[in-house]
Amino acid sequence: MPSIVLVDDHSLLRMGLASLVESLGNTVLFEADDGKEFIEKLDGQNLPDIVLMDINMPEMDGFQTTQWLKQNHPEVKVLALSMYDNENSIIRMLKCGAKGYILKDSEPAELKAAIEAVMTKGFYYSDLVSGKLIHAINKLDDDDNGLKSLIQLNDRETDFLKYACTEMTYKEIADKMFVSPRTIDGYRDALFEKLHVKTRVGLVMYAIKNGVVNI
Amino acid sequence: MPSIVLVDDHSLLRMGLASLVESLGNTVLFEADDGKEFIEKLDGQNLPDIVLMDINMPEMDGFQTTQWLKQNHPEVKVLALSMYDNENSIIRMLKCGAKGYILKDSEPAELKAAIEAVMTKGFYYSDLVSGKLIHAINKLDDDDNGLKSLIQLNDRETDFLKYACTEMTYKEIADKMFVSPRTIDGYRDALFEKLHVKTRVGLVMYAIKNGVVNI
DNA sequence: CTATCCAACCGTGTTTTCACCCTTTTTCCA
DNA sequence: TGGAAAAAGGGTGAAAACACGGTTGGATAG
Repeated sequence: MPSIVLVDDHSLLRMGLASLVESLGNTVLFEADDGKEFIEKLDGQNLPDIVLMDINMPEMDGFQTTQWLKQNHPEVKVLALSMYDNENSIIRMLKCGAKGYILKDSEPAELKAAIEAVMTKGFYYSDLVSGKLIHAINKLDDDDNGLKSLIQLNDRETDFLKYACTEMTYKEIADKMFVSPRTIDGYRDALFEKLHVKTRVGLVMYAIKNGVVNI
Repeated sequence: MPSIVLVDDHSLLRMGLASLVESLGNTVLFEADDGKEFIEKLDGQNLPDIVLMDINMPEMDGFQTTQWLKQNHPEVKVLALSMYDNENSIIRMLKCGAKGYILKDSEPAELKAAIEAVMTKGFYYSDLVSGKLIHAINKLDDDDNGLKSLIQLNDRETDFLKYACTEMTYKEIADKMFVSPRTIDGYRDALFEKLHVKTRVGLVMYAIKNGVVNI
């Protein structure tokens, strides 16, 4: 009987998921609101088989938490749970060590299948995940620059991206971040390139789809 | 034993919610992905006591569906279920006839309380809802223009708002919508005023928070 | 030691966005 | 059916956003 831990900040979804997971014949060890609380509740003795991990969370997000698990308890398998099917989120999450990736609007049958697959085979790669991976591989050929196209933002860029989702002008953002407006220009241009967008609206849409800002 | 119907496009959340709702001692009559499917499944004979209704759905959203219920089956009580605590969504939903409004990240205890309140008193107004209502009332005084501050967009404005969430320039949007760029200017300025924003980023954030665009 | 990489910074010029104030056409209703 | 209100189109100028090419200073590796 697989033991499972749920990590998600939406408590109705989480508790509902708990009932569902139990009705599928699993044990729910405990639940947590975010990565921070999850790590606090982990006593190191009573480790679950699987963690159903949301990606977008307030305190410590799914990427960080999954990475922490990979380093500290690699035998615990993470099944990522997300609202969106961003190619980039999927790849980042798998890179962080997740064994599978399912959407919140998928069928319970898929959740069941994923749990069983992770328990028996150690992983669950749905058609969605495989498809996105194939697509990513093809893109690598296009860019012919190795694995570089995996998008990773540094702290300053992330901060800037958050500010870009407000009604501040770039000048105001520069003041907030204690840098020159020219530097902000640089951040913006770098992000335009990295994220393959052309305008500030593109930045905003990316930030939202990838949970950089909490709406 | 209250009979309940769930309407939400996220099927994991929905099914999980189903388990939870049943564990609270209620019957789940059926579930639906969106308003359209819900209406199709309603046979008119076997009406539920309560509908747990998501707001943002692809086919027919929570506002429309609630309004339809108010006209066709006013005895069925709607409990709105939303990701966000927008003042405007809350007020619109209540105006459409909802008897309560709870967030997806609230505790199961609140869901239980809401269901019980709706069954016994006929409504459930949480502190969140009351607070937002009070705030709205105060705003009415500020604007001293009756109930006008309830935001309603017409079709053209909604279309424009969707385009504003892309990387198109206003000129390109004008072409797409077969109007002059000046007219687009007009739509934009009207929305700036209605939505109390100053920039295109403000428009985008509003559109997303209110489910005008599906991300 | 020096080559080079990177982050921050700078200048200039173009395009887009936004503010403000205006005219014409359509709608609609008292 | 006259007239108010709403929708559409318009002009101008300032501000902001975007493109592009360049400089500086510090870290790091060969």
